[in-house]
Amino acid sequence: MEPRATSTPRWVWGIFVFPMGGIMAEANVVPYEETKIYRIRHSLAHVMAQAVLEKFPEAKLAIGPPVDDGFYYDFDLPRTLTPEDLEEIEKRMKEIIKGNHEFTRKEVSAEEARAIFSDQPYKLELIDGLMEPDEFGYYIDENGEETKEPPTISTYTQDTFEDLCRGPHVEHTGQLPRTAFQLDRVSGAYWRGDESRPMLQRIYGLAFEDKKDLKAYLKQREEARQRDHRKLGRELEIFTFEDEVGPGLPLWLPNGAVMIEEIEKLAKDMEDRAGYKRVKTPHVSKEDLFLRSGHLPYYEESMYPPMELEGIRYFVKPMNCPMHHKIFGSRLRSYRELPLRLAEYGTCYRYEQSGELFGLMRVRSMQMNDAHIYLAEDQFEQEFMAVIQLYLEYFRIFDIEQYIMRLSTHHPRGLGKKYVDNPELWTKTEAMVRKVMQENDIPFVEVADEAAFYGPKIDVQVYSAIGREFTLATNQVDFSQPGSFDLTFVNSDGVEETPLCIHRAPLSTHERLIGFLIEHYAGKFPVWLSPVQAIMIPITDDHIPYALDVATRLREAGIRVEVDDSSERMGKKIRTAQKRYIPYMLVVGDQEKEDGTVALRLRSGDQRNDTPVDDFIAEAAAVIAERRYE
RNA sequence: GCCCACGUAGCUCAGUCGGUAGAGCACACCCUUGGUAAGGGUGAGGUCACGGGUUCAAGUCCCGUCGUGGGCUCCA
Repeated sequence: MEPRATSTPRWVWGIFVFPMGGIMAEANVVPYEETKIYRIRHSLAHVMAQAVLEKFPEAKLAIGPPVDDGFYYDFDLPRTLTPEDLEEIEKRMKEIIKGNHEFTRKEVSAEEARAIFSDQPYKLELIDGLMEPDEFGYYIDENGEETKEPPTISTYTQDTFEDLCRGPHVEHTGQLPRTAFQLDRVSGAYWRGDESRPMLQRIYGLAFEDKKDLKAYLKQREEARQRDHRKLGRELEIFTFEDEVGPGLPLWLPNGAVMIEEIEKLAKDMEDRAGYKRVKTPHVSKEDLFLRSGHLPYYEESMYPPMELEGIRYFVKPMNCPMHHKIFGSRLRSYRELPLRLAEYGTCYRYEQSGELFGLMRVRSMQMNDAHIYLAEDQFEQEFMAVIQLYLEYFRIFDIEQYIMRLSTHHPRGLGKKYVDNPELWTKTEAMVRKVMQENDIPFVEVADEAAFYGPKIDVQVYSAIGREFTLATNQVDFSQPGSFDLTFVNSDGVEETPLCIHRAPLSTHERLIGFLIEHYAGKFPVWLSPVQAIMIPITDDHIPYALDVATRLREAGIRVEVDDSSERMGKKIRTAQKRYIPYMLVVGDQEKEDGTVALRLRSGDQRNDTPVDDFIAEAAAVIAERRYE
């Protein structure tokens, strides 16, 4: 088997997760907050803040927590930081560390804290958050996290620097590794993550327990960049972006189109077996549809603006659901038809903010592996699980082992804004999903304030090569739209009932899935998904006719094959094919021509000479048909 | 959208103090007909992202626009 994306365990939201039987599970280990590396990173953030404050005495400090690979601290500074500033700050940090300054903790009252930080407006705001719960009963701690318990206010001091902080820290700066950290980059970040608040400057530092861990991390990061789908996508001619077309609007090249077609074939196979029916719907519709669906009130900022013709406003669809709802409602439905599963690879358009675009992973035009399942409430558990099982089957096919299922719930503060205003149904449907997941032993993490506007969902979170987190697949409950669309079915008592709806997209969008797969397989796709599956490499021009002959037989067997008839020598042809990660290289010369064989070279470098053409075809066809990874 | 950085040939990148552009790969043609990761030669290819400005002179300095990237916000 070829090497693929490494499956290293990692910290996510304070829990330690790792691949286990295809599912990320919570390990029985100490929480991040209690580890040595957490204290080191947290303490380094304080040391950095001291260095920054010495350099800019008028600096206003925000927050500075540890993260996955180090720490950051946000500052309001009189001017923009330069790379030279970072070097200087890092140098000063090393001096501070050498001083062996003790970290001392002090519990203080709110009044004392306000006095200590009287010239630090952000700290004063944090103290307010620690003291007084908001309207929903949450206190906000100094890392911006919500908590129900009123926290104890404490400060930590090292050398000349005192910071509002609950800790923990190392005992003294001498315990900080001077050679295992480095300031990494500076970026902008809104105060409190709120785009209406001031933009601060965030300095990120990398930090590990010792130097070799830092070096290993930097090396791994460099290797990850080699796997970046934006780089490989260009080199392997899968997609392109063109300025005149527009940002976030990918053009699929022939190789990418092959992959799309193979994925759709897979989806169709799976959905046929799972009882889905395929539908097709238009890309645009009248405004009325999206008013009724709730997209215009809740989602308009992500939609392309309307176009008006003959006094009627039309929108390009950001989701397929309203169209599918209209199909459900196009005639009277019986309970005998449920669950009714309508599937479509629908093309949607979302006006994502320009800064949010990211290669293929975040685009403005997308083809979704969408389906809407209409069902009675008592069918919910079974159907929701069937969808989860479908996900797991897909992940098995794609060798996806590193992911997290996330139950995304609403937050009371978003009711009537981000979320449909019906607290009872939120609570009820969230409990339903939680119960299904627990009863079926599917590990998940629960995160508030991440739901869709119409209901809770299970999101499957994955990571791009450079470590950015994305929702790949999603399985959503909708308790709102069926009612808005007056969707009903006649139950066994002859009474009309409103169905529930499940929105599901296990294969995400073509864009995000292929972007992810490029990185996941590092360009070495399974044979069935490879744009070119085999390449004929004639040793001299004399062997081209035989190569063409073999290619024809492969093509008749459904294998995508090319013939390299360039005037290069064989070594060069192999090198070129190797760089394209073509699974099968078939070298043919006098020997093979005479025997009716090929010299088979795999992209792993494995070599199988004298393979009869029929044997190769039989084997390759089986690998392709079974979608095996070889 | 916001903060910061970047934009030179299809790709990866040089280009000094401001003096009107270079390499490798890829591509085309010719020679070479070779047994498992780069054969040789010749050639074509650039309004230095776009638009202004400063200057005798701008790839180089300044401003704006567009695009890309690192983040923030947001998300399939």
